[in-house]
Amino acid sequence: MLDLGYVRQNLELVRRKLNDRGVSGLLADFETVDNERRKYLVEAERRKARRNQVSGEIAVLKKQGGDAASLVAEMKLLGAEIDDFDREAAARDQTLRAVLERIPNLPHESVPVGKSAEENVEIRRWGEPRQFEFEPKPHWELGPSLGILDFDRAAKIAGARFAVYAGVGAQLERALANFMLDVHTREHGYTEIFPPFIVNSATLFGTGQLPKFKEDLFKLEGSDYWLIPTAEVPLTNLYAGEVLLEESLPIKLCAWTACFRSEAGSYGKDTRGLIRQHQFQKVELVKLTSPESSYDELESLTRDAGRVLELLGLPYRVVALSTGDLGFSSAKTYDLEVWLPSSEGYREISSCSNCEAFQARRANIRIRRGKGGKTALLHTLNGSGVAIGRTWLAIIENCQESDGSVRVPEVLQPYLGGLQKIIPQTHHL
RNA sequence: GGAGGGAUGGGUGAGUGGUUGAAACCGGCGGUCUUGAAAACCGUUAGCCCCGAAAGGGGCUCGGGGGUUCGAAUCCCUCUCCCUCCGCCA
Repeated sequence: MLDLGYVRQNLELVRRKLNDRGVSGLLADFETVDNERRKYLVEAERRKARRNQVSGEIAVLKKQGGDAASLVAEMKLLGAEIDDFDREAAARDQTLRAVLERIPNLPHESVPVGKSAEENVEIRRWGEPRQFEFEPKPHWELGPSLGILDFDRAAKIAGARFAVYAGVGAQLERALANFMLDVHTREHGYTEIFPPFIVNSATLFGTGQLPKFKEDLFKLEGSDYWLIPTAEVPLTNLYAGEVLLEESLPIKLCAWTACFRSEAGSYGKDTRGLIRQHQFQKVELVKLTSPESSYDELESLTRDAGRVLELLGLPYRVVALSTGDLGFSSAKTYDLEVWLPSSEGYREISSCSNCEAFQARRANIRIRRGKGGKTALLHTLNGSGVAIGRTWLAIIENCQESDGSVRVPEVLQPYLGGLQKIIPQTHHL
């Protein structure tokens, strides 16, 4: 959420920046409503001041045994006026809030201006896509033929966009989770958290998923419980409503969770394989930082995520999202894209964002700064470190051999009991 | 699921209709003292919103929402969360 005062004072700048994001019209009657709101507020507050003053006089009068009847009568009338003005002001206030809550974050000045993902800018590459001396298979063929992945039975018990991992397939999923958590906690200094996978709507408001994107979420019937679409939601909101000491920053958290997304509106997109699922697992990185350091922290967070892919030997590139491709809460985002032979291209496997104070304002997360002890909003960042399902399939595809087996990256072997090669499984799947 | 008890500022915790935005203590900050520190003592210390160029003034906020009243931290309704006991349960 943007600051009301900031929007008021920088209306044209805000409009222009939103326009860069492809958003327009949201602030059409902002000025009118804002002025009306203040007009009614002033009228109400002037009368409240009078009422407070007279209430004191009534108290004194009564204590002295005097007659306050005429004053009480006057206050009764005044009270009715206050109600009227309060109602008018509140209506405008609600309108403004509704607008503010739905305005996306403003892009940072370093974000490339563009309409869509087409205008994202490649920042760097790591690794060389492998040249296959045979026709590589996509993971949705390799997985089932190895007996480690089953979409048909998943569809039977749940539906489309679900997967069942079996045997070494299930173990690989678990190995990746442990491996990634170990890298981030032991090498990068993140604190491991295991949060609830279910949160309430206030929490989803805090990180910006609500109220605008509820159709992307799964809601539990008859409750205010929602399945988390990413661990960013519980992790960032861990400190909602709190005032933290500035010395305690940066706070660096990581968590392995399942993530649940309705994927409404993605019909026909990535229907094959593991790329787009209703449930997937992810290790998430979240940082709470001072406003001054958040862009440095974004760089290191992006490197922390990339390190996972480098250790696994998976070629990837980093792209800076253009203004038109930015997520709702983000001021700047780097995507990590891993090389996938089945796509003959790079596909998103991590998204690292600096949300500046956008989420902190919604969730009311502050720090106490300096000696005077003034509070200020901190900055929040998040990034996948990284998506496990997509890593799973990237390994299957990139490390496949001509005989249909898959070479296990060295760093993962200790997590798989020393397994070096995945060969067709003989269990019942 | 049943019965009861709670929620107050950065923290602990007083306060049951009228100068209480809130005692006291702890913590923080500034100062006195000290070579320095500690101790002691003195002072200071909530957030948001509105008017104003500023100085300053005003409003709102005691878990959330609604109500009673001239006036609510205090009374009523409701929701949420926490605690205790009983029941059930991985």
